[in-house]
Amino acid sequence: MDNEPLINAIKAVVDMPDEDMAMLLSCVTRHELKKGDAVLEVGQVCRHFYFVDEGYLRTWYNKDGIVINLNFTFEKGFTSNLRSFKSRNPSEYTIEAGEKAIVYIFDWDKIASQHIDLPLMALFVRRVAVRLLLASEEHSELFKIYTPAERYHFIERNNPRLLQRISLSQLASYIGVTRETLSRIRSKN
Amino acid sequence: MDNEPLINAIKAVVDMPDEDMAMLLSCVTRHELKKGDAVLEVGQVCRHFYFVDEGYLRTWYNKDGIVINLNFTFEKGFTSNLRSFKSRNPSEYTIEAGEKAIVYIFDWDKIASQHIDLPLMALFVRRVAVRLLLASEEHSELFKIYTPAERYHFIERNNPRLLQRISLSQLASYIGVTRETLSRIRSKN
DNA sequence: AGCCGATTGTGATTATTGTCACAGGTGTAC
DNA sequence: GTACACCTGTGACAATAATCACAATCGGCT
Repeated sequence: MDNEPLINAIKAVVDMPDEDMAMLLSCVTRHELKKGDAVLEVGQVCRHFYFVDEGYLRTWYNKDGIVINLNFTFEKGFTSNLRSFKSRNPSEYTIEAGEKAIVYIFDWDKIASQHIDLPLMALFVRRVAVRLLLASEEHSELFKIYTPAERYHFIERNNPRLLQRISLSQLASYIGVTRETLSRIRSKN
Repeated sequence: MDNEPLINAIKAVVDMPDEDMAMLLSCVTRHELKKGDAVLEVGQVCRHFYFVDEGYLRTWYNKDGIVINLNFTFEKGFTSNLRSFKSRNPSEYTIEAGEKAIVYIFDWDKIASQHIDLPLMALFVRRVAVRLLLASEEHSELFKIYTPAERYHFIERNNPRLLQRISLSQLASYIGVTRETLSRIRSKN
């Protein structure tokens, strides 16, 4: 595998020796996705987590036929559906490529059954999980605390990459407004 | 300590032998709180997590002089500010007794420094943390997916205890509306 | 019971956001 | 280039929620 970015990202979470790294990598597969290809579909139980090497993954929810975006994960980021994984219930979300993408898929069950006795492996999995949950909590606080316009300006300041990479229409549901409202928020400079 | 409820709650998370339990309890202190007494104040770094034995804890945020309630934790529940704890940044939230309360405070640093080598202790801490984050995520989905009226009815069905214990005024900001709007939602039976 | 403060309900008005409709712009495939 | 699909901006109007004001109710407390 040509997987330098993956190895560096793993080491940034837990700096493990080559031996452990090799075992971890044996539970990972590389996938090239076209826009719209899903790594997790509604109704499936989530058994993996995902690392984005190129492109981005979009997590979305279908509410009465309307798409609501819950998350965008860009290069060097991890994502998953932890709730589905933990509860073993079917996912209510789809996770798919928002554009042409290269992702690495970690097989959680395989890691658990083969290597969870390795302390660094357990630590890695735990840290990724906590990161995902803290990131999710952060996004959710946008909704609990801020108005739509405040949410947009918060993203402008703290996550401008989103504005560069995601179309206004996609961003609107992530912020929790219609695309028209977001367009008007934006036009008031 | 007269701490049966505490011990039972711990065992419900991880059923540990008496030895481990004794070590864990050595990191816990019991506190009787009056309404309004805080266990975590804005500006402090969170170094504890809290178990509610009687009464309830309320987590709130001050936005331009307006109080926004983010969480209510009742009997047999755990709470904390995980973000502040993980990042070692000052808390933006206050956690205080919403009524006369008895809470047990877990000293996270003490557990980490003295007992984290015990697998069951590490497991306990991890499970509590994941529970808190999943609960927070669940609350946030209310905001991402539902309208104010739908949020109220969701709570009616899934968390009616809130409606019995929390005043309308306190509940309003938790649901993300003014107290007037919540009153009107409610009056439409 | 009667008082007092806190909480809740409700009307009138304003502000915000959603819905619908359509025009213009951009990029890609043929 | 042309056609077409997709995205963005904007106006008109409707729906929803916030704000302000005040009346009614509820809950301790003496």
